[in-house]
Amino acid sequence: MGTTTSAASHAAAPTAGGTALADVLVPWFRAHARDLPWRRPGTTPWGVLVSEIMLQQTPVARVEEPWRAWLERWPRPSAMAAAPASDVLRAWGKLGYPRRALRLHAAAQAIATDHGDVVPADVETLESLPGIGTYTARAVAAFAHGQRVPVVDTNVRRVVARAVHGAAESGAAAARDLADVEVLLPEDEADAATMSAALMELGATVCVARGPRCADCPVLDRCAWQRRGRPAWDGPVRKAQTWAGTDRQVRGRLLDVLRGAPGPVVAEALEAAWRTDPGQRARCLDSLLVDGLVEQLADGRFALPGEAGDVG
DNA sequence: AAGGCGTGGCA
DNA sequence: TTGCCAAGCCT
Repeated sequence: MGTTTSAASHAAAPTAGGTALADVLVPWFRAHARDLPWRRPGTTPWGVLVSEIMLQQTPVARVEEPWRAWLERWPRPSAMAAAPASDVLRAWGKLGYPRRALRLHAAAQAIATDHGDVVPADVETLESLPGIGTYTARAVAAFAHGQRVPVVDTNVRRVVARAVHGAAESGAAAARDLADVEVLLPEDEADAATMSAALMELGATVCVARGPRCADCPVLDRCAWQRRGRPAWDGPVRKAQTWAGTDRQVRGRLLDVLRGAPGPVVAEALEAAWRTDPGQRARCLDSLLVDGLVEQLADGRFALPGEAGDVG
């Protein structure tokens, strides 16, 4: 049984023949964590929530500037709730997946009206808000409110797949993932949140998807994948996402026209955005209307939601 | 429960 | 160049 002199002396049971993963990763994180703006002292739970939404499927480097601008413009949920959705979508710019912006706007309205303008700390309550799922709810609970809950994203699943299960990749997300990570968390609340951040950081900077930098890994000597000789992934290969000519590309073009315009636009302006296939263009415009990302006015023109002052 | 949903950087 | 990928969510 390995006793330890680290701060995480009440960590989860050590693995056979060594200290717990947290005893290594928590100090490693304190020494090597990137200085990201939403990690700085004084970041509010609202700031953490905004960062988590922006970071969904989006690289850190692209999020830093928009995040700063958003928190300055809308420092509290009620501030964003008071803005029209069109302002939020324009501020979202080209971050991608604009439904995230729409859902964040709706979440801000729910927080402002139902939760006293305070970002909830309870995982279940967080998960009830639009755009907040399994990962984001726990990330906010842990990083904004210091709770001891497993935070499992793609980085954490990859680190656990390798270090614990000895597999090159993690495969599809499973219900088991939360329990897998929970047992790795130290008992201490603050240390547990740091451990979650450390697992994510390790996956983002060292134990990366392609070309892992094992020589720099703080847990190399206890990595099951390493121990097994780093076998190649033998599970199902994930399908490559297509792009050129897809509805996603067309929707992006249409929305880009509306973001760039000062107000409502005529139908011809949208037709010019995609002449390749008028049928596809019409179908995509319809799907944007269904999603609430676009509105059609009584005069036939199209606009971002709330732009004409008909909402909120 | 697979598949749809933006965008841009990098190897 | 082209394919892969980056702190998911929703249906």
